[in-house]
Amino acid sequence: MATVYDVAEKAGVSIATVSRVFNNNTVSQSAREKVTAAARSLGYTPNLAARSLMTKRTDTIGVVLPDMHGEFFSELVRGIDAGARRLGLHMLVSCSHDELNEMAAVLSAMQGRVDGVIIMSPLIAIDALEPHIPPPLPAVIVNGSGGRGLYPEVNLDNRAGARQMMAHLLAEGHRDICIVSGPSDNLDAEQRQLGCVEAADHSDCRLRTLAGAFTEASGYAAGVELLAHNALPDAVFALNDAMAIGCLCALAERGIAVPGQIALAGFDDIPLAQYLRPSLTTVHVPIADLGSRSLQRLLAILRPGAGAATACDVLVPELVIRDSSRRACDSALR
Amino acid sequence: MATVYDVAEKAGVSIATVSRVFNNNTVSQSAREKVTAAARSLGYTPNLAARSLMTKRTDTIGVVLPDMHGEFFSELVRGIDAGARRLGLHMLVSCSHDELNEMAAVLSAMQGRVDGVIIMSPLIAIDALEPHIPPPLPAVIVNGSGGRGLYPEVNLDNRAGARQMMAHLLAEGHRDICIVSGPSDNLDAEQRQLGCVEAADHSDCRLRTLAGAFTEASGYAAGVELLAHNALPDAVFALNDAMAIGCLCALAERGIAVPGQIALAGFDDIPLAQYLRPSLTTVHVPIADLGSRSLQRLLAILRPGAGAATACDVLVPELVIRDSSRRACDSALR
DNA sequence: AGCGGCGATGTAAGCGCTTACAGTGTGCTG
DNA sequence: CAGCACACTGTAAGCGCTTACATCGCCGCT
Repeated sequence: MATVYDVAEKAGVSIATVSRVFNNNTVSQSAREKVTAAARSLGYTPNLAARSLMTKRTDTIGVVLPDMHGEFFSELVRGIDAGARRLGLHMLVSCSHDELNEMAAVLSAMQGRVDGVIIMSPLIAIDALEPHIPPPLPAVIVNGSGGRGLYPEVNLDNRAGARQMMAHLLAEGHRDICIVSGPSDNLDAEQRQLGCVEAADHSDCRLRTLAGAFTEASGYAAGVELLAHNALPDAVFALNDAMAIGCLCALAERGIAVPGQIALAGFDDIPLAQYLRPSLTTVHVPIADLGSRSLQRLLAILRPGAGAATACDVLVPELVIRDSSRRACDSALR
Repeated sequence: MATVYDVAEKAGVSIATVSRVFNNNTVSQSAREKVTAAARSLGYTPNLAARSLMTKRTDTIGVVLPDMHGEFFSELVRGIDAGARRLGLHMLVSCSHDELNEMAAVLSAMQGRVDGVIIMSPLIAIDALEPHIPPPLPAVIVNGSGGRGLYPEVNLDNRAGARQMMAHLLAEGHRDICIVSGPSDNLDAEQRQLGCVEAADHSDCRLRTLAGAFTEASGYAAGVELLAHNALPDAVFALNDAMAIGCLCALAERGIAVPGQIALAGFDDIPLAQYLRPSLTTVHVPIADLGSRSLQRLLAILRPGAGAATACDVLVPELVIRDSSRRACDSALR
């Protein structure tokens, strides 16, 4: 690998001039040209380790994710990446951390490799996590409700989303609603469930819960269990779309008409929700926005004054009403 | 930030000893303990930039991806990450590069930040890309058919997968088959289509093609177009599952029974393919394997002799027959 | 007692870069 | 024509680390 010395020698200048060329500092036009030519002919690229040893910057941000189901994960990363690339930042990604110790290990391994981190941890309570974030490391927490305020957070208002959906189901006349819950330790799931309970408490509605795990398979299992009972509910609200799909499958297998006999709703609005038969009523979660927003927050720490910090860091999801929850007579179905 | 000097002073040893403790070299038990204690009390973490300046290693591998649809992307990354973490490697991810220049820029920016890269580029022909990979950078190419052999490749045998599906459809008695193709510049799509054509050529089957773009929406559009013609085909083979879902939606809307009136097949076997009604016949693509396999290949370059290079770097997908392609009378459907 | 060998430690060089500081030449002004 | 500002360039220090090499005891051996 060529170094500044090689380039300097070939261009007939000093290493300082070479460095200056690559850092857009004041250099005469002729020197700049000589250096550029020499660098190209030698295939020179600045050694970034050496550079960040001097500058104390890495121009890299870390992204720490749990092991997630596809759609969500990739959308979030896409949202972050889009912003990062525009700013010339790199993205160090680490996933599959359901566990506190592993998370702490990842975080300390990122130390010195990144200028800051974006942490998403729906399974681990933030107040437990915070002590494990190395103090000098700027961090933003995505969708991890309720830290001690040590780190900025960007949250999705899961509760509001769930309440909206419940309001919709109630408005459609459903009074016996069954929730398919998420994993017990998942914060999103918890919030969504809370929203449901709140909404139900303010109504004359009966609310039951079936255990789920945010997977298609668990939704299917919940659907099967539902059918084992005598009395079907009016509506099923699966706390994410994957489970709604699994549940729909179970219902369809037994010939239960959706929404004819039973209404169904999901949460997330994954791309294909609208292509299901019946199309799935759900709550739209702007995942990529969550990513780009958290990057903005992080940048506000890293480059103070480079732009106002976003005022709002709670994103409110939006109800998307499709066929699966409509009153039976409303639309032409199959 | 504490440095080796701080730790050395506090522990009453030299910086070399401190360094040796952190690199598992020969150090007396007592010295090790003193250093560890001092390091902990100072919150010392080795500066990785300085380390890699000396060692010429970054313990990081780069992953360069196109802008992809969710499932595939995250699965691949998961496959890579799983292996990387076991080996103590980090993962620098960059996505959204449909374009050669941008890709070249990303690659050169990764130079010096990573020990090697895994490149996935279904849109860009590898022989066009190869000159843009900085020569000293070890690279493995995933699923980019036909480079000049400069870089190891890990490929998915898309052609074989498509042939298998065609054989299945023919065996089911379908003689008028319609393909919904992928984006015209996508190499996976190209290979899949090629497999179809090959299979059709060896049969008495009529093959038509409808343009698609690997998205649900394009599948839906293809379905609508299909219905605009008088003669429906016996079977529709969408070259990925997302399009199959879109197409299924269009068919269902018009009351066309699948597989009763028309058989349907996809490609990829995304998780929810089995939860559709009818469950979707498709070709299972082991995406995560593709990721971990490519990591293995890369490691074989980076740490020669650390383990035998995998013999085979072509993964053959597997036909998964479900309801959507069965003969109408075969199974109990709705 | 003296010596080779060995394990633990220290010293110092240097990885490739940025940047403070000093130096050089140019074109002004007084 | 001296002197000075100014734009450019070079010299050299040092970022925090690893590691070759030298050093130093210490053990067991002859």
